Amino acid sequence: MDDLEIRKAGLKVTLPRIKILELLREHTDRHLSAEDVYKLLIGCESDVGLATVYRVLTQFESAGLVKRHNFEGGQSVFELDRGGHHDHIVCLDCGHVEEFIDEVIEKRQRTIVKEKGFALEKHALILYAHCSRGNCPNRNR
Amino acid sequence: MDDLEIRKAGLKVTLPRIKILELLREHTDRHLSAEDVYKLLIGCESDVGLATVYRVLTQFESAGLVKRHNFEGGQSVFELDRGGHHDHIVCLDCGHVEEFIDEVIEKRQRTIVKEKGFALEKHALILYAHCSRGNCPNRNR
DNA sequence: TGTTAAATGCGAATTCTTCTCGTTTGTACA
DNA sequence: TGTACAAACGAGAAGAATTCGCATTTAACA
Repeated sequence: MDDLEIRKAGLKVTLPRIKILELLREHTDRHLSAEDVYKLLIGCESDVGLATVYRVLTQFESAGLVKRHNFEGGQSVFELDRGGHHDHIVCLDCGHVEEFIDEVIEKRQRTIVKEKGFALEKHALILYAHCSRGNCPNRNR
Repeated sequence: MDDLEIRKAGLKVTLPRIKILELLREHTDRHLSAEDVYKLLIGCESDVGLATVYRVLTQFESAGLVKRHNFEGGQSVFELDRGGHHDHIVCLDCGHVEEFIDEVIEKRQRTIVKEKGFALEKHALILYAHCSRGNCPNRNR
């Protein structure tokens, strides 16, 4: 149940929070922007303000429930954090997101950083590509 | 000379453009935001407007003279494009930027994308780390 | 069920970036 | 070398994404 995760994060279990978590669970193929979440909420009775959406997403991020990514396009997008790091392939046409993790790349990164005398904190690897799904072409995100 | 590159890009050779190109040449250790460029220009007599800085940087980008990156922090940063792709290590403390290119990683990326049935267009790999330069700690960008 | 701190919604404020428009300035060509 | 004209400029308004401030509502827990 959603309640538990929110409670575990030390947050009150409120309708906006439950709804937002629910939405993120339903949309795993395409990461959602705050605006996206807001619009989806409007479309389903719940009357949640945009400021609340931003607030909740940011809190969820701090709590480790969601991850924020800065793909191209200026606005942040969010995805459920189901633990475990992964990188992304993003379709430039339809916004479809595919996850992947590659140990060869991960290892090389650590090596490179160490060689340069840095201490790796985190990384962002995004492959921008064109996917080949039937419903894709031109459905510009 | 700066003039040539600007001219070759099909742009008029104006003072703002010359100055901005000059600045980018002088700051290769740390990518500059439009704001950074604007402030540096103020600090050296030239009276260039912020709008012009954005305009010129965007034009330079289209012309292939500079590259725009979206590191963390919300604002775009720019670097001279000396041809040849590379990825970045960014110091979270001082903003220092180190470039690198790793063929192992490049190759793996192509393989992964192909396996998933995508056509790779471009990618962004940024390693966020802590550097160990003397003047670094806490000089929060 | 009442109290209280936390959360919400709204609109105003910020921040980064782009646009508009009247003025200035390279550039080509006489 | 002067002139005409499109291109470029500066300043401030406008726009997009995000955050803030505050009065009101609500979940939590006694």
